[in-house]
Amino acid sequence: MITNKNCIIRLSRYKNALYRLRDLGFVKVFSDNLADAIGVTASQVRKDFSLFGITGNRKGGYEIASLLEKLGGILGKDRIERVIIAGAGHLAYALMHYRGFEKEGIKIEAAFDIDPLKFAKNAQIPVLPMEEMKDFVVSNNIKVGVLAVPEVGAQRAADTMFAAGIKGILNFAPLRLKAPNDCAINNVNLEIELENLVYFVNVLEKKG
Amino acid sequence: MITNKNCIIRLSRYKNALYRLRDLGFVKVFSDNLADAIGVTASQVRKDFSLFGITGNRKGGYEIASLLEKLGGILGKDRIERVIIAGAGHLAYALMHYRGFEKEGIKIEAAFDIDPLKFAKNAQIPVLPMEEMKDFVVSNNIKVGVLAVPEVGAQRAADTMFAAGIKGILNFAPLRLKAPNDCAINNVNLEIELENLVYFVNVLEKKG
DNA sequence: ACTTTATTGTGATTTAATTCACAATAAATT
DNA sequence: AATTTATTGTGAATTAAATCACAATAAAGT
Repeated sequence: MITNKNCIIRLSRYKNALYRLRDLGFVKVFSDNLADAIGVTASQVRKDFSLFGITGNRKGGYEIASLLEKLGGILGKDRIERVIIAGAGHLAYALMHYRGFEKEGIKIEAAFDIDPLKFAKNAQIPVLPMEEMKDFVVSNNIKVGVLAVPEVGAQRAADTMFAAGIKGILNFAPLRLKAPNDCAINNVNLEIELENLVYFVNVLEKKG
Repeated sequence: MITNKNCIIRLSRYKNALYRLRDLGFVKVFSDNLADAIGVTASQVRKDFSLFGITGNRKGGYEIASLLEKLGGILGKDRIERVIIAGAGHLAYALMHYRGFEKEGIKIEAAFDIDPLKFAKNAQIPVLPMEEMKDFVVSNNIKVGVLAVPEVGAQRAADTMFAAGIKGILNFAPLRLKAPNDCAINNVNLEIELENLVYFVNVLEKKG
């Protein structure tokens, strides 16, 4: 079982690039096309595929349709992925309205909050009380959630999610969540991303 | 000049942890406290510091105040970092209202859009026409921007930003931007983050 | 049928990142 | 003042990731 995060991210990128190529009418692709598309070397592409037992045709490259199928299978995205959001603030709202998820087979099923003013049981994506999360998650068999609450309530909301049966959290709160070790956490920390950018902008400035 | 992205990200995390410790009243810290706080090894912490010439006191650990100063200097965040946003949709709105930036010394100065319905020249954070970006960026000497427009307009908006003098972009659009090579791009791709999470949730499920 | 050409697949090699291990040493203790 | 103890700082060793290099080979051309 390969658990190199960068490698898995590359698989996602290959998949995205392949969708584009397919939509342009392409049927086959070579390792160096894919490499150019996502900005790596051709041998990196082949090595990644090799690691997961994906093979193409010598001289003939890879068939896009079959590659997409294999990548979907590996990434566990061969069906629609249903997710919930903890928190119904501005970020949650932005995510609920983000059009990019649909075409990736990601569906946000509901958001949960503690503030009764936010509740909207009959909205297209309902906003429900936190206490209803467990029932919802269990009956809809949901495994993945987004944590989009302010820092102060974040660990508590995460614990609610774990108790409900969520096994993976995409965490936007700027702290390190404590999690059971059968659960996965991916952090998106915007402050750190911006700070990182500032560093590299300064580095480039000094260089040039 | 160290350009290992993970290492720089760790420096930011150390800094965050140090703020917390300081706010709790701590004055000194040992490498293994920091290591625990951000989830790495103590020698990783010391090695990272050593790489940047940060030294502590043998037997005495590191003084938090001085560490914070040094980290701020390295990360180029010794002053307030002013940024703009391209796009004034839901995500931009969420970012403009995000309280976490202020305490990190990040200030969003303005957003820019092509849709006149979005304009709000006198709002606390003004929303201005794209054409005014260059003037604004030049006269405010801004170097960093967030790209929060839909995929179709993303490269165009990025080009506008580069033309205005922006040198670093935090990109939320799910594509690989073409950029001048004196400019830095950090990508935040939510689809990929979620897909990645799905993979690791599946891995953990098979393991357990 | 034979030759050339283009591309894969992967073992070997290189490079980069992390961890180990311990000398150096400053503070605390006796 | 000598001894013990705790911690840093870093070179050496290890591990992990990326790249190289080329044999294998399928298709195309002659």
